[in-house]
Amino acid sequence: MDNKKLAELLFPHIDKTPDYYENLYPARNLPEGARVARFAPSPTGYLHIGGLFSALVDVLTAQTTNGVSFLRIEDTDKKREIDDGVSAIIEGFNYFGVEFTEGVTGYGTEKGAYGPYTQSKRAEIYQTVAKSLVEKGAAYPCFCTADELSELRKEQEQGDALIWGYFGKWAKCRDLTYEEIEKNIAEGKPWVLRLRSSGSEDKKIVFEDVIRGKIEMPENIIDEVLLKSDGIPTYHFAHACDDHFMRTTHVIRGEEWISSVPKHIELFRVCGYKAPKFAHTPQVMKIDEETGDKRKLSKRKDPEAAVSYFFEQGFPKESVLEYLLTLLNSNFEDWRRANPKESIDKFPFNLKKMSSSGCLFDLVKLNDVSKNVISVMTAQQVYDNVAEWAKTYDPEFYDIFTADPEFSTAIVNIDRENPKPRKDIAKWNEVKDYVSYFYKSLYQPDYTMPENIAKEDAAAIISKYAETFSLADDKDMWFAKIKEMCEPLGFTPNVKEYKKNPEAFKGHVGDISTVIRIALTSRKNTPDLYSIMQLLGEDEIKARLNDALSNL
RNA sequence: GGCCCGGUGGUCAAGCGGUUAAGACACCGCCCUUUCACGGCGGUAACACGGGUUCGAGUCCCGUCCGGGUCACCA
Repeated sequence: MDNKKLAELLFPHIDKTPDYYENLYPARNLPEGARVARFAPSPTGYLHIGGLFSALVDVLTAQTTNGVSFLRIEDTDKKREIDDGVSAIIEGFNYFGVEFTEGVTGYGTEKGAYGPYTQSKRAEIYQTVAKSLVEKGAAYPCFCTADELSELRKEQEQGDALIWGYFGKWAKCRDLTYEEIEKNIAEGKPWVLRLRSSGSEDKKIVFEDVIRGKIEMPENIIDEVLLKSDGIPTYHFAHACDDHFMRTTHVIRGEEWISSVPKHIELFRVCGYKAPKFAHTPQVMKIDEETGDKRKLSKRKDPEAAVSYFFEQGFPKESVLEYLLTLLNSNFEDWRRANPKESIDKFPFNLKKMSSSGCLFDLVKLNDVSKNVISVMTAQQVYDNVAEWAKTYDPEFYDIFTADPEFSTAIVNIDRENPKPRKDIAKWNEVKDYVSYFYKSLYQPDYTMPENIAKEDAAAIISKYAETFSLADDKDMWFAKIKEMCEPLGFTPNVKEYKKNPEAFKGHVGDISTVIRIALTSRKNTPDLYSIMQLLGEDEIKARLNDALSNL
């Protein structure tokens, strides 16, 4: 068969050769050891946590080697694509401050010299390569219909074939003559372009996965589809072309791709390209509530897989990023302890240190990480973050919280500047409840006292306190006065003494404080009461004490 | 089913032939303490199983089991 003639028949409109693109996209001029990595999602839905996880690996890999990371949109499946898929991905990355050095930056915009970075805009490149493959006899058109293919599949499943797919004797179109092809095309029959695989079932290919080490697999023997009937490439073919011409050095992707590596290696070889290094990352898993089994996080079933879940809950982006880093490289936590204030892109991320087993996404751990992150923020940062979050997710609270910024900032500043700041906020949606007793419109008095305190005693404590407290007192003075109240009321200022001999007293100074705390805030637990009172102000304190007295 | 990846406490994990098998989260106890947090100290808890190799195995090899992935004109 005259392959040249066939190529012309199949791709009459292609007048370039692959060499044209070799010159257009020259080898990158990067320092020794620099890595080029890419994140290549398809715009089929929102950005999810597994995607963020994976993208982080790309960005960090590039960053730590002075290399390049880019975002490529793989929109070759128009059936599954959703309208604002690209913006959803970009917005997700923007929220987390994840920045690629090249690639798609928004709807219809991009940066970098190796573009276009959207596969649907690269049709000519794929077709040029495809044409050259036909010329080499390495690819052929296939006219099998969907029905024929499923028929073939059925036969294989029922038979004792160990390998399924379009190959060997099953590959009906593999040896069509030029005349047959020409006739089919003249009749307008749709066709796909298939690889003429030269692999052999009993030969092995070996490759070195950067994360997992040596992996050995049987060679690919399937005549994989390269171009679909609409001329758009499949993932496999686009991957080979793009990662070659974009000069990717490290293909970092989820472990679900391991099984197609033989295909990819054959493709790179057939095209005459040097194969990149592969790094297959573990998948992020979760425990299925129903079955109790560990399974891959799914976009469809798990709302917390969507990155938007973290926006809504009000996890600071830094928290999510830090948590992901602990999953990525387990020495991250040590590094963080040694460098508490350092920005995370200073972290010496190491691809090789990645674990190869799938990890559970642990919201409890995220909470802990987040509390730490928030505890080192300034009051101003907390205020800004809460305001920003509330603006979209709790507008009613936004109005209340931002009505007096100074007041609100002071509230979140309580105990914040201590050497050991409180760690009681993990996400912004907790703040409303945390501060609610400061705002009249949110405050719902409830003076239920602990069972060990008699009503009369509570009343006595509150009225005595109302008489003696003064906002002008400093903290020591304030507390000294509370201690003075104890004995006349039958309590002891000394907790140890009480523990030694509980029968001798009605309670201790802690109980007195609790009564005052409840009268003032309707809560048994709060941050420093003295600071709270300073913010509440004299009038409000008096009003609340009176209210408590008459509603006990 | 074929092929592939994985399997150290409840979770994330160190470990690269010799360790009392780290650490973090969670949980429990104690201390500190006017509450709650914070902090400090301590505790419960693990090498999936069976065979080898070796003086010695969580570490190397084989098998079994379990979990995951993949076998599309989806990525």
